[in-house]
Amino acid sequence: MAEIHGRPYAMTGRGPVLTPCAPHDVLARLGDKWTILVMSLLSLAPGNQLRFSDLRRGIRGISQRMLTLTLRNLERDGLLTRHYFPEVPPRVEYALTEMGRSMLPALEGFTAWIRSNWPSIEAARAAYDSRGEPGADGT
Amino acid sequence: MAEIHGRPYAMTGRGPVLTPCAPHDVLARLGDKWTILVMSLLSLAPGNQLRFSDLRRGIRGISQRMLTLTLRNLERDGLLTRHYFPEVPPRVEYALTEMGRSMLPALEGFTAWIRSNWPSIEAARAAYDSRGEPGADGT
DNA sequence: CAGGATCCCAACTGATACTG
DNA sequence: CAGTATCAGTTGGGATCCTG
Repeated sequence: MAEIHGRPYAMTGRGPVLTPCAPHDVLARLGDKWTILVMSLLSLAPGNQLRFSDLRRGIRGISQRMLTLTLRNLERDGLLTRHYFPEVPPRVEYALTEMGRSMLPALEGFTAWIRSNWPSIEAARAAYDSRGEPGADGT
Repeated sequence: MAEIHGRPYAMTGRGPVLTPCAPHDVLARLGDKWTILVMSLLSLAPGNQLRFSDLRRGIRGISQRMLTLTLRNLERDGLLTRHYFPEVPPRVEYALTEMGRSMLPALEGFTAWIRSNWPSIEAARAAYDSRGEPGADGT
C-alpha cells in the first residue's frame, strides 16, 4: 500500500483514504506541553545530561509532577535514560540516548520551516480573527 | 539571546534556562488528533483540493464536528483556504495554500526520522513495560 | 451537503501534601 | 532531592440533534 508520512493509504475514485498510524504518536508527544522543552534543554546541556532539579529550574512553570511524567514518557520511548544515585540527598541524572540525540537535528529541519513561516502564520491568524469579529459571516 | 528550535534561552551556571515560545504552537497543532491526517489527505489530492465530504470519507473515524474544527484552525493559520459555493446542495472546497504546500516537504524530513526509528521506539516501550510489570522497582 | 449548537465524558494538567 | 498520591479544574473529543 502507498504511504505518506508513514501512513498507509488507498486511492479511490473520490480521493485517498488514510488509516491512522505510527508517526502521529511521536508528533503527539512532541506536541504536548513540556516534552520539547525537556529535549531541548538536554540537547544544550554538557554531555546531554542534567539532573532533575536542573531540568526543573530550566523550564519555567513546569510542575514537579509534569516534569516527572514527561521524563517517564521519554524514558519509556528510549529517548533518554534515567540514572539513580542512592546518595544522601538522592541524585538522578537524565541523559539523552543516542536515539534521543539523533532526533534533535531531524526535528531542527522542521522547526526551521516553522520559524521562517511563523510571521505568516501570525499574520493569517490576525487577519482571520479580525474578519470574524465584525458582522461579516464566513460565507 | 541564543535560541534552540526558535526558543530563546539563557545559559546559567547550572545549565540553560528556556522560555516558552512559538514553534510549540505549530507542533501542538500537528500533534492533535486529526490535523496531520487532513494535511496529508489534501497533499495527496489532485490540485491539493477536496470538499468537506471527501475529507470526511478519507479520514476514518473523524466526526463532523472535529473535521470542522480542524479545518477552521488550519484556515486560521493560513495553511488552507475555504471556498464556499452557494449551490443546492451547498459545496465547500478546501485547498492547501502555498504555505500549506510548503509545510509538507519540511515535515516529511522529520517523519522520515520517525519512520526509521519507530521500531526502536516500540522496542524501548516494550522493554520498559515488561521491566515495570514484575516486582522490579525502577530504582 | 456542510456545519452550528448542545451535552457529556475522558484525558491532560496543576496544586498540594506526603515520603524514602 | 526526587519523587508518589490525591484531588480539582480545564480542555479535547465524540454523539446527537437541528438548520440554511
